[in-house]
Amino acid sequence: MTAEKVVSSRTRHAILGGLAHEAASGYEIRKFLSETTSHFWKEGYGQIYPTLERLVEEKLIEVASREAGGRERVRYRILPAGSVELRTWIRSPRFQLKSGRNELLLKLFFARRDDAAALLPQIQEYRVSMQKTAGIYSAFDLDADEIPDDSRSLIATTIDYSKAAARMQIEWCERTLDLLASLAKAD
Amino acid sequence: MTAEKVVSSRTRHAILGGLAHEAASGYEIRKFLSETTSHFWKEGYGQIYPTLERLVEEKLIEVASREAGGRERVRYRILPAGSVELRTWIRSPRFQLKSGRNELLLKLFFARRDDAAALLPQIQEYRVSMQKTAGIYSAFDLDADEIPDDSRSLIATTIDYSKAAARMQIEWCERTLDLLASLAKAD
DNA sequence: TTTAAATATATCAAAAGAATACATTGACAC
DNA sequence: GTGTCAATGTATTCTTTTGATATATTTAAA
Repeated sequence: MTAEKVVSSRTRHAILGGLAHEAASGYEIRKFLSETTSHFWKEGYGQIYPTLERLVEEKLIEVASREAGGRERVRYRILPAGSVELRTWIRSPRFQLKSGRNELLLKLFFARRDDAAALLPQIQEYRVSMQKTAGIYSAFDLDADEIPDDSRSLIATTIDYSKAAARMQIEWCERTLDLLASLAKAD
Repeated sequence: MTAEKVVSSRTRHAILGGLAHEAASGYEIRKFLSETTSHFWKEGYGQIYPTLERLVEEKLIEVASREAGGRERVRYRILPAGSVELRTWIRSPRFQLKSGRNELLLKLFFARRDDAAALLPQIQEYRVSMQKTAGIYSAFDLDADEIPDDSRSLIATTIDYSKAAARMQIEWCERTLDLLASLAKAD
C-alpha cells in the first residue's frame, strides 16, 4: 500500500522555471526567485528543498554536482522531461490567484473615527514603502544581457504589472490620507 | 515548565473585529469575513476554531451560548478586554503586508514567444474574472443599515482600494492582450 | 415522505512562510 | 600573521495558513 502522495503544488513549476534558466542549488533558486518574481511569487526554503528531492525522484531534474565537506552544496539541472512539464504547465488553461493579506486595510475596516489620528502615520509609512517599490521597478533594466531575447517582452508584462500595482497603491494612499486628515481634524 | 506559546498571528484581531460587530459562531465569523474583507483578508476554519479557544483562555472573549444535540453550535461574545486589545492593535504602528501569488504572472515570466498563443485565452479569462470582481465592489452599498455611521467612511477606503485594484488589473489585461496578439500573429 | 441539495460546523493533512542553526569566506583591527 | 566580526551561503525545523474532507442539520423538491 504505497499510496502515492499527490502534489498539487505550484512550487515545482517555479523551480523548473528557475532551473530552465540555469543549473542551481536550492539556495540559488530561492535567490533568483526573490530577485525577480518576488512581487507576485515567493518561495521559502521549507518548500524548495523537499520539492527538489521530489523532482529528482520523478526524473524531471537531476543532481548536477555535489560538493561535500562540512557545508554541502548540491546543484541541480533540469532534464528534458522537466522542460516538457514546464511548457505543458505554461500552456495549460489553469491558474490560481491568491490575494495577499493587507493588515492595514483590515485595521481600517474595523476602525472608528477616533482611530483616524493613529492610522494616519501608518498610511504614510505604507506610501513610503510603495514609493520605494515603484522606484525599483522603474529602474529595472530589461536590456540586461542575461535575459534571452525570446522572452524579453513577456517578462516586460510582469514588470508592467508591478509598476501599475505600486502606482495604484500610492494613489490610494494619497486619497486616504486626505480623508483621514479631515476626520482627524474634525476630532 | 509550562512554556506559554507565543501567538503572533493576526487572526486573533480579525476575529475580535468580527465579534465587535456582533456575537457569532466560528462559522458565522468566517462567513462575515469572506463577505466583507475577502479581497484583502481571508480566514479558514482551521485557523478560526483554535484561535477562538485561545481567546477564551485569554479572557478576551467568552461563550455566549451553546446549543447541543448532534451538531453543536457555540456562539462567542467579545469581552471588554477584547475590545481594548482590538483598539490597541488598530492604533499600534505595526502592520504586515503579504503579497499574494499570481500563477499567471509566473507563467508569463517563464514563457517564450511561442507560448503566446496559449497564454492569450488565459489572460482573457483573467480579465473576465476581474470585471466580475469590479462589478461586485461597484454595487456595494455602503448605506446599508448595519454599518455604523461612525466607521462608514473608513470602510469606504477599503472598498475604494478593491475597486482601484480591480480596475488596474483590467487595464493591465488589456495592454497585455494587445502585446500577446501581436506576438502570436508574428508567429 | 423520501431524496436531494444547500447550509452549518468542525477536523486534519498539505503547503507556505518565518525563524533559526550552522558553515564558510572575507575584511579589518591589532 | 591571527583573532574577531560581519556577510554570505546552505539547509532544517517549527508555526501558521490553506484547502479538502467528514459529518450533521435544515430546506426544497419530487
